[in-house]
Amino acid sequence: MERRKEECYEEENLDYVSGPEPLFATKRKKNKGTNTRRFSDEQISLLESIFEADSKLEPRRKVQLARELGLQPRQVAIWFQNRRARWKSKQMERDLRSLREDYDKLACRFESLKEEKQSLLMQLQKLNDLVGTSRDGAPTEDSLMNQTADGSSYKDGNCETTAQVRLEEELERRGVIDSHTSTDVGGEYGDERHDELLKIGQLDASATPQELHRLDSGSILFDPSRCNLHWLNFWA
DNA sequence: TGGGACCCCCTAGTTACATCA
DNA sequence: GATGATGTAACTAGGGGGTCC
Repeated sequence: MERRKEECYEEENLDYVSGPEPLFATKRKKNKGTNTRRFSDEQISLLESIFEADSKLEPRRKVQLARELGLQPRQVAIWFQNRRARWKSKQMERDLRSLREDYDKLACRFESLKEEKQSLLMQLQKLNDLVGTSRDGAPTEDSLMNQTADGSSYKDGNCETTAQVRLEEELERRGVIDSHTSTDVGGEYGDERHDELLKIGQLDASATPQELHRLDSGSILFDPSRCNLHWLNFWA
């Protein structure tokens, strides 16, 4: 390690800060008895205004500023070093506060999504119960699927579309589904609905935000326009 | 052209002192 | 007046980049 001028001064127990125009005491022991003097308001004010414009000093500017302030260039350099350290410390506090706020918002959002998920699961359970109880007396989905409009039964399920409509009508009559959202009869999303429902079944209340986001980001589960009868068919 | 010496500057952490509640 | 907390000028250690020989 190279020896700096300051170290040479320190070995002689001299205050290297003291130059041709010493501001403070000229000679002193290292640290012990340091003549620590706060800079004046005018000095601080000028230093602050320059720091605001640029947190680092050109060597020439440093000498010029030191002359203006009646300080040693090293004092100006040290002030800027300390000022940068203070700024960084404050900045870290600000960043920490900002991150904490973001975290709180996310945690809040997570809780609300968790509640929404629970609510949806309860709705699903109700739908399942309704479909299940319809087997006791009321026409079941199977029976609806196997009946024609005039009451005769389908032997081989060839009239699937008609049966589908009738099932929708039956569920609509019970207030289970909204007819405006049950237009997708083609089975386009059948497989993915099934997958999504399987996912729902696998997730519990301890699901992580990432897991919820994975489901949500597909825009399938919570998209009302795609909430159709096939969605129910796979659950039943 | 590589390398050592020197200088200057930086950051991060520490020390000593002044100030204030 | 004593004392602990806080702010800050000055310091140390370690490292990087530039220049000179």
